[in-house]
Amino acid sequence: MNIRVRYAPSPTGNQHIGGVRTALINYLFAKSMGGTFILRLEDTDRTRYSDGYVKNLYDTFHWLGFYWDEGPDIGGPVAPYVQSERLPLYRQYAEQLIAMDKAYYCFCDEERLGQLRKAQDEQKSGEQGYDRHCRNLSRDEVTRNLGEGKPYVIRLKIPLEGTTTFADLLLGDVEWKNADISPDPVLLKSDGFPTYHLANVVDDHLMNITHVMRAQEWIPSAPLHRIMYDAFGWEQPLLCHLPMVLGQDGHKLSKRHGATAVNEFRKAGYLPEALINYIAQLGCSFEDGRDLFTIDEMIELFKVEKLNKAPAVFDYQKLEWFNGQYIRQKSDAELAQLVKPFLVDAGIREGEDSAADALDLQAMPLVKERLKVLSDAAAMMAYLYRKPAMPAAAEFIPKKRDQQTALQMLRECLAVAMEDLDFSNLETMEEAFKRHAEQIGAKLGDLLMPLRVAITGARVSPPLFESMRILGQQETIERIKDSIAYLS
RNA sequence: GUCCCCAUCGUCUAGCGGUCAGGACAGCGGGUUUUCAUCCCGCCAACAGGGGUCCGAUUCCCCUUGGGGAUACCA
Repeated sequence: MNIRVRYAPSPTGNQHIGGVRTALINYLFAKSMGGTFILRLEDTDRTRYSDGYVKNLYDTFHWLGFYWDEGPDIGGPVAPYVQSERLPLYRQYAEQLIAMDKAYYCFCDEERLGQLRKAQDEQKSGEQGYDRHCRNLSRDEVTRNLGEGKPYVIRLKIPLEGTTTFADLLLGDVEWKNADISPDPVLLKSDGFPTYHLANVVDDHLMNITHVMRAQEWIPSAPLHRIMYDAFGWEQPLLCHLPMVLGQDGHKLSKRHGATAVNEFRKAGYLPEALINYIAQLGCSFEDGRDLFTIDEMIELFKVEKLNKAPAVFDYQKLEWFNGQYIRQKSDAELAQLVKPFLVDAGIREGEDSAADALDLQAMPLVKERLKVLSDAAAMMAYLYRKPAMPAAAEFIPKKRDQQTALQMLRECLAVAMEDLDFSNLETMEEAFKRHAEQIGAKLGDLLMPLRVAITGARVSPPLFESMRILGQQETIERIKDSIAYLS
């Protein structure tokens, strides 16, 4: 069997962790089985739709680096892949259901529905959902209403009794009492657009989708879809409900937990490899004893049986760790390229500047193992581009010493820096300072802390001697002199 | 409220009847070191509870509890 799976997002928001996780699992499953991964745009909600979200979708996946085999932008054998371009289809199938007495016209307006809901809320234990008011309208009444041009929706007739069962790859068979299924959900809205329920069933069938992998929040609509497949006489794709992704508080991951949109992580300086690697392991495991996987390795190792049923909490700290791992795997040249836009954004350098490119390349070894996210580079590297602002005098003072000592140490450092030192040679530079510390009977740390602050503007910084090598002798001397003047 | 799904360290997870319950992140302690970080070593830390089944349950079944999800002309 040729496996065909789809990711079917609705362009009503930016791509977020949960959606991308679903897409990734679908992708891994398809590729591990030699199957096809399809993108379908479910743009049937016209009130929340925006072009910007479609653009965000494409941007996000280009950036992430895994892509669909068929989709709106690249076409495919069952095009179109955008639901708004398939409109006549849905009406046709909705009407077919009516003809089969599996669906019906409903003329209830929002006002009546609103009152109904309100009444239900008040009498807490009572019925929930639509009261099936129009389910048994006479044929005449329907014809009259239609003739008058009354707005209507088409609703699915859920059987009042009996049960419906669907098969889930992960959960096994799940049985529902029909009485517990959402009472007669809308299939075709009054604006002529289908709801998710109708469109997803029609398209999954027409697009020959074999497996539907989606989050567990969709479980309650599975039996309802099953009823439609049965009505049409179609085979239902095999379902696989994925565990949900939760925030630290145990609720569905959302904005209030922090960044959730992929572009936010991108802007914060996360690497796609890290995001993909981390996200894939939410509710899924690959192999014991290893944490880092390329996407190809994940394809190789992916097994449905290794999916988890329980929801997973999204851990920002662990993602950060993955990011650090991938940053450290980069070559200096690669990392310099990655960091560049963040430096430009921070106003530290221009985009077109070969001298700056060279400086960045030199600086990468100093920051590589210190970066958690790429955006950290801006604050970390600023002192290499320009003299840092003078920190408070106290910053210069080594532990358990005073300002006089700091000043003295700086003078000693200045003397060393002004010697005939080879600033391109780390070892001799380091040796010179060590020797000098011994000569004057000072602790190396006491000698170097004021120097570090003079050079980098902070007590915590990238390596000192490497920094001085990049800055050069003249700049080093200037910064020491400035600090001496400042402290005097 | 009702229905459905779920349940191993704080978090992500390994485990598919017999294990000192393993790994990773975080935390803590130590080492390397001119700061920070990286790296290395160590420590802390879990089978929700109660019944069964079985010679033997983390593992299989049931109940309780807990958590989550769904109850829209949103997906």
